[in-house]
Amino acid sequence: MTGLHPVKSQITCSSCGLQRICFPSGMTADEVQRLDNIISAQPVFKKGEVIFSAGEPAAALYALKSGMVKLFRMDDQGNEIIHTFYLPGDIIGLDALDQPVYGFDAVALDTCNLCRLEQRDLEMLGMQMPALNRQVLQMMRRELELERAHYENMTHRFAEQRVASFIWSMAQRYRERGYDWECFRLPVLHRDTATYLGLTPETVSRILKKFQKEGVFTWRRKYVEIHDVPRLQQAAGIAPKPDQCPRCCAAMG
Amino acid sequence: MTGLHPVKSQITCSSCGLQRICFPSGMTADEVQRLDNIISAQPVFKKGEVIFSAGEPAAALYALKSGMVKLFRMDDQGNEIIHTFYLPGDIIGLDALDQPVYGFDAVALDTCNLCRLEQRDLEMLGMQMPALNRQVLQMMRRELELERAHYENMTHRFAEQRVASFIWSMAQRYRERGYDWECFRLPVLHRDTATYLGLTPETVSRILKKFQKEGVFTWRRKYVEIHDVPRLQQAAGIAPKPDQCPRCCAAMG
DNA sequence: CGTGAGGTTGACTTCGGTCAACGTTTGTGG
DNA sequence: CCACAAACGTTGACCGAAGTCAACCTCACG
Repeated sequence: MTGLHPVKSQITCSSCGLQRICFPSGMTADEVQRLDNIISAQPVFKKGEVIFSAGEPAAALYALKSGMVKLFRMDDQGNEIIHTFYLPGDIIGLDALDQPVYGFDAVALDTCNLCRLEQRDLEMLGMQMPALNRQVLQMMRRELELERAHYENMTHRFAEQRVASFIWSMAQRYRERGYDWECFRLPVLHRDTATYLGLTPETVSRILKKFQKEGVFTWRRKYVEIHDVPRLQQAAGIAPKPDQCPRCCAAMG
Repeated sequence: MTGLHPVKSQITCSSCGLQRICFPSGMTADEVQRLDNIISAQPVFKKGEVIFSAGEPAAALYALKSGMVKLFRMDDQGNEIIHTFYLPGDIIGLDALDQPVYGFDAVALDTCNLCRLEQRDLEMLGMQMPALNRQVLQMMRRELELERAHYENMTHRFAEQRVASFIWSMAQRYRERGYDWECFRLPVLHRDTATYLGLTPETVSRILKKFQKEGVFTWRRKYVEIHDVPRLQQAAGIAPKPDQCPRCCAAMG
């Protein structure tokens, strides 16, 4: 957390994910101030509330300050297809940039604090700060990379690996953000987990029980506790590579 | 071909996919000329040749003028995971923009004509033509949307629907580009199709045989011929017919 | 407390993978 | 231009991972 930001101030959004767009490009204090003046709306959504939904005019981006959000759309039979879960620090709605309407539904999984940034303001900012455009492109690229990783996970692995991999990637994302990653809150229904992983709740339930029995990790009452990191990595099919994660690190600057 | 382009000249790349980035924003003749001066490299790759591979420095974008390209990477067991097939008019390598190295392998499926555009030249162009940046972002967004559609197709549908949907989407992409879409060349191995669809060659073979027997379409010796559009759409889940899909009926109840 | 959404468990089913054997194309060198 | 090998594709018998169905549990919340 410390030393990452060229400018530190008591501004509105110093803790929200928009800094991930703006700070890496080295904003001046003046630019930060301008950004803060623009990001005035800081809505709060409670569990189950809709942030935006597919088909409505795509007006804004949201930076998630706290809480968790799922992004999904309905298939032709009315089933949810969940594409992503967003964690604090993530930007929501990037894929609707320059689009007439949103393509997905975004729903709060628990109480969420957000920052709202109008698309037209972002566009304005982009003209004043060319480096910002590159950052937006990078975030988009990262979103594509995450989706591809998820796709690979879903299509070329067994159910058990998918579940292990899901827990592992959540832990990693919390770690990247400086939170405790061996014991963290995960306010996702098992049913949503199943949907996200292309499985049924029954299968997820059976697999979670197995991991618990084997002492790898537990997930009870919204809390995940990892007990055996190597076994979890192995179950998730993480290559026994020595140290770092090339892509993520590059993306974060 | 006709009437599509605001500027028509005997320039190098009037037929390559870079126009999809540039023309929609309304380039002037001067700008087109500048673009053409930059895009001088027009390499040809033969079947099986590597355009770029994961890990090597990401230097350029490629616009596919003719032929077909697959984008993939290896999983930890050395299996290919195919993410996309590129058709004439597509831009390849967008996801490596501003990245140190490519994240995927791109291989020619048959003889391919490409235009090569250095990343640093694109960056330069972007500074001179701000609208270009927006176009790049749009192409990226489109790539994300395609990946998500593919993900949905893979994870929430039966093998038969996946195959039908694959053929249908290929037909649509040819149609968009103004080619014959009811009878087209598809130089993709059945094995690669299986990999792309998360299936085995045996399963693909059985399903193709079934579609052929039912007179929906044939795919023999690199050529696809669609005989019954409504049935194909239905099989692909484009135009859902309740009476033909037992599971859906139950679900819709 | 009672109620209902969410979670668990077991018996059974099935889609699609695996294995093995056999056709059919394709491409290369004589 | 043919011969032959290697790559690609097809077919059938069998199997197993995960879905389905149904019953039951348990926990949060009014």
